[in-house]
Amino acid sequence: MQALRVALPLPLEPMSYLPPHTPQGEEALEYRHRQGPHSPSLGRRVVVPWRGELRVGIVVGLEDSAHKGFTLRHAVAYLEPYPWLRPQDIHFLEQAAQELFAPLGSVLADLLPFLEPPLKHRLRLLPGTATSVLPSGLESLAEGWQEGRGYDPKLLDYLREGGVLEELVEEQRPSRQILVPLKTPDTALSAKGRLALETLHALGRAESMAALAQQAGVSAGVVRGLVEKGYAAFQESPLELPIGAQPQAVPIGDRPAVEGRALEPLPLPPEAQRISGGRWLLRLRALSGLVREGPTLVLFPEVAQLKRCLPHFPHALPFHGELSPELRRQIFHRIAGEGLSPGGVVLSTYQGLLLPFSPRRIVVMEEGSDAYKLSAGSRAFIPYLAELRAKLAGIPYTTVSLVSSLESEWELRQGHGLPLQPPRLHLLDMRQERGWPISGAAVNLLQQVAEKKRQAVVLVARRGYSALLRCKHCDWKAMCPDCALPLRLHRAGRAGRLLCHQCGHEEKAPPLCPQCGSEVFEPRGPGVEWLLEALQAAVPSLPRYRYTAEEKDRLEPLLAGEPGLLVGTTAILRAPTLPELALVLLPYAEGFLLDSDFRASERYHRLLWQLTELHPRRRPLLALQTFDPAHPAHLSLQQADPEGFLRNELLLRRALDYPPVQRMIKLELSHAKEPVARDAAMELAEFLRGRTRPGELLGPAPAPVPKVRGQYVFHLLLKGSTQRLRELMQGLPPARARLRIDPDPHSFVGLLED
DNA sequence: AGCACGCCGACT
DNA sequence: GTCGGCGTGCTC
Repeated sequence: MQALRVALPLPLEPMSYLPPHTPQGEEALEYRHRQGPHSPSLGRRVVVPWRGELRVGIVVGLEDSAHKGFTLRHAVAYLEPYPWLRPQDIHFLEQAAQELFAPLGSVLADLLPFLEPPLKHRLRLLPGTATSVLPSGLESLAEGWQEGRGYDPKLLDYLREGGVLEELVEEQRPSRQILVPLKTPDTALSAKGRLALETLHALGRAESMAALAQQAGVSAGVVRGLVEKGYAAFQESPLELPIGAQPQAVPIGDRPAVEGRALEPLPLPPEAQRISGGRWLLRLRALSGLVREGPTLVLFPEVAQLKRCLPHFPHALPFHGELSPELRRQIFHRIAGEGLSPGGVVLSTYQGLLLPFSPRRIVVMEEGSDAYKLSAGSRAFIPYLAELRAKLAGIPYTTVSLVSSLESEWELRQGHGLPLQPPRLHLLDMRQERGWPISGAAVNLLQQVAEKKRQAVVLVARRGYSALLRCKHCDWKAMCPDCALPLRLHRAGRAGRLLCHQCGHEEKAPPLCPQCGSEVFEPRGPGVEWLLEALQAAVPSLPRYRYTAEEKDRLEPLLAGEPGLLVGTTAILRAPTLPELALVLLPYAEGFLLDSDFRASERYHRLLWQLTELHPRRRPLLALQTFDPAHPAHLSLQQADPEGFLRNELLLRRALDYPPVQRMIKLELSHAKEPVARDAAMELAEFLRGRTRPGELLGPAPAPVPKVRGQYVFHLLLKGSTQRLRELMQGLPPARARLRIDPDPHSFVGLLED
């Protein structure tokens, strides 16, 4: 008998099930005739029993059930008659899992986190079944169809396995209630009621009674009255696709189609694969040129960037994690079931990679962004997957970035540089300047901003007050008890708290040094709070606004153009544009370079260039307080030559055989007991040494932060081609400590999440 | 991933 | 003597 291989959104390989008992229905047969001869179940969502409960997976293959040494269970039902994934999508999924050294289900869970809908579940005892077999609590099942909710899943599974349960499972389709007018206003209505009803007529509909009341400027009671008297009523309405939806706010300086002026497409040489440089709007014009050629999948590293782009592509379909899961499923239904073709463009985050349509090109925006590296699950680096999908589909893969990444066949892909001007850069050599953390020279710059009533961004690498707290007399440092990391000081002085940014450990800052009793502490490494304090003293006339991922002040006055300072971490890159931005100051530029990581320099370089684009049209002065003015990244800005920086960087990577010359895999072994983690790492290294050539295996070594959240961490690194790494990873013995695999690691600090 | 099963330390 | 820690194994 034929069995289904079902991938569940779990870190597992697919499981086998027998097809559902219930017939697949006329629709499915009809669908098959329409679609051609492929299997009617491949790629479909299917509900299966899983550990006594019901889960939703995707049929990714078919096999002969006789191969299994045990009795397979039956799937319960398909969720729809058409496949969510086509054979080529499934093939891509399988290849991706291989590349990532991850189970198929892990990749599925990452790319389709909205796969499993709430289920509508009805069931009854198979007619003719002796009711005496019913366990207590299930008697009502003999009386006919029942809602599945409320029954003990384990007991139900017992009946299911016994083959006496009949089940109907379907997706709980989203529906929302909208308020629509039924009658025109008449004299029986009060003035307020009339106003509310007229407003409803004008709007056509309202999301809720409260929303209409607010719109019309009447109380909720007035609207309730309209409904009670039959002037208006709630009506079920399907979710609507966001195609063509106009975002309300248009970013500063952008001139999108909303204003009636479409972005003028920039012609590009047809062979260009790696487009870089230019300014944001110029790159958007380049993108506009690319998407004109036909259906295109455009990937963004972050939703914030996608949304900034959206107003310029009013006919594009946005697809990202801020859309509700219902809406994302709806989009899949429309594309997979109804053959809706997102005609032109899909602008998406990584979740759009499995959309079952056939773009003629895949474009990855800002392919060097760290946001493309998923931090949990399969830990995929999305541009690799995009490139893989393009390769399998035989379509062009194009990147459009301010600064290219060294990854993904950098040298092999035909580059096309857009014109780039040297940004206005001012290097403050802190070996010579006086004043910390704001030098006298920086104070002068800030005072000019104040005088001209302009705005400035002050960017630091750390939130909190300082990166560490040290005793001035002995060498005592506040350390986290659970991590090999210094505690960060939050709020200076009496109220000071010490926090670990890795594990969240928190304690009071000690009044005296625990080691020598001294009262004098020295904070090191300025953070946002320290800067807020120093700026208050240096330029009291400029109001300060804090902006970090955790704490955002309201920016209305700044957005209205009033003078002020935006002080924060790199979260500022996602903040709205400051209209009067004149200065971007980094008081401690090296703070962004401290990661012990071979990519730190490339990352710093990209950050500096990104900062030159904080305003889409203006050219604010970029001032860096640095101890290393001759850093190659600074040179790249002065000479407007990021490609030169990358070429140089590539030479270094080549000398060390680092990516992109070779791929890398990090094996992370962790355990609460240090020797256990160490031995496990040694053991694994021993095994690998037997099959590697010199240079392919690095380590084992304690991780750069050797203890995180009470776990001791050891690393092993493998370097090689994809093919070679696959050979090396084959048949890895089980480790005696927790083993986590990071394909193409981007960070070496901290413990891998899951 | 989640969950059950199974074997060694501090305690009502 | 038990409760519970987490290390190991399994899920079709």
